[in-house]
Amino acid sequence: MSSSTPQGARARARMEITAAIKDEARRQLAAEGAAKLSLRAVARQLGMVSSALYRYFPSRDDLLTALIIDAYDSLGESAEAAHGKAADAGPVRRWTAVAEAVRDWALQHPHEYALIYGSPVPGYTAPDTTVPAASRVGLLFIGIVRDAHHASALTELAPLPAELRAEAERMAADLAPDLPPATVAALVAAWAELFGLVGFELFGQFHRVVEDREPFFRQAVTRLAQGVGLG
Amino acid sequence: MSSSTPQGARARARMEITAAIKDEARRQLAAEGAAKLSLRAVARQLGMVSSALYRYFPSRDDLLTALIIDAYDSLGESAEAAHGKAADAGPVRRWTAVAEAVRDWALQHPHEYALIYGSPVPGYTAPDTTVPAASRVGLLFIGIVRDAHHASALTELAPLPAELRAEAERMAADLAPDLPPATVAALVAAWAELFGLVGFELFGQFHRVVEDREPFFRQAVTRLAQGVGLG
DNA sequence: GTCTATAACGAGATAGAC
DNA sequence: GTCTATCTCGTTATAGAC
Repeated sequence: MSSSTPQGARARARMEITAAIKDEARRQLAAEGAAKLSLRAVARQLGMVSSALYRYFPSRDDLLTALIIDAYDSLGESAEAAHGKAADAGPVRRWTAVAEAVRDWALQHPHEYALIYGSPVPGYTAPDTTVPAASRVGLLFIGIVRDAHHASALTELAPLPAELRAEAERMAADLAPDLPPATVAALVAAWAELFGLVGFELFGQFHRVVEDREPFFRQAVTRLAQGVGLG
Repeated sequence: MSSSTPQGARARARMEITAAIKDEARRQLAAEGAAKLSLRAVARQLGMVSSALYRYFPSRDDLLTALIIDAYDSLGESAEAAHGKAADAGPVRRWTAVAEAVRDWALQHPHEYALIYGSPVPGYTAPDTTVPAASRVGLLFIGIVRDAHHASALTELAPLPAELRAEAERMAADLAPDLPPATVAALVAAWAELFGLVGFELFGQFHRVVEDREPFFRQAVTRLAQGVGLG
């Protein structure tokens, strides 16, 4: 507390070590998977002793949570950047720009993708602090559809079956009160379906089924956009 | 070879022990995840010694492969049974029957679902022997669309973009030469998208987003069916 | 031939004493 | 923070029971 420089240096050192821990943890994620992520191994690789890590992350689960939030944020940032570049284009172009950014990010960060959209890690449940980062891609899609709606560029969807009406209205009230419930329901479905396409490619289900995946993906997400009433 | 009974008894014992090993392995799968599946722990739980397991599975990976094939077959059987019950119905009804069977099976077997459709197990790559079992659900969908096509009950889809034409023709030649390439491409996409819906529900992405999931899913898969030209 | 048990390897994780 | 003793793991070689 005597001068500001040591404090700043201290804070910077803390951030640097925190970053080094997460980098090493991501390396282990790629090599062994999230289930085997071990604070001890991270510490060993960094030349630290395991107990020292607890000053940065109070538990293995907290480290996992930080990695998950980082992954969602990295994906969200990529998607937002791609969306920004297409901001002046039509809604379908904006939609596919975000979708392709998601796919590109997933192909470049397969292990982090597996961490956030793959099988849950046994014994770990994500806290609510992951929600804002996890929502970023979805919010982009909502924004695109909302803009189209306010520009009267949205195709009206078929009326909802009675059994879904209440739930669709609840979802709309929660996510986008200015959009028709049928549109919101279709949007949430398209959101999940997009990650089905990405996951199948990444996790090997398209092996020997889809070879030329980029045009296949582009066409599929274009049709997803049409399914929610765009274009 | 002296009499048939001892041979039958031996074979039966072998099958029973094989089944017991897989059952115990599935229990571990649920508790610890596929990455931590351990031959020794399985043997211990069964009161055997670890080396004895090698009479039944030549390696840990072979045990994993057996579990994967079993899971695909269990899912495929459920889907085929549901499809059989809807055999007389229209194509959309048959489609949703299969899709709902997939979802039901996934909800009842979450860990086996994670094994086959979740993140890949680090250090393991599935051999080609898993392909037939893995194809069963897809083949059902192809059959449904093919029947609709031959009954002239298929809506024609929009023409394919030029960049996708060659790949769609290749996929069609591989999977269903009697179907239009655009339909095959849409079918493969819908197949992946279906598992996106199921995976999002199972892996927690719908947490606080979709609450009443059954009607939501039904509506979504109905729209997937329409997307490939059914109904 | 078919199976199980013992023992061991090399590697890695872990708990506790210091 | 370090060291050590003791665990785990997959896998193999070998010996013997049925």
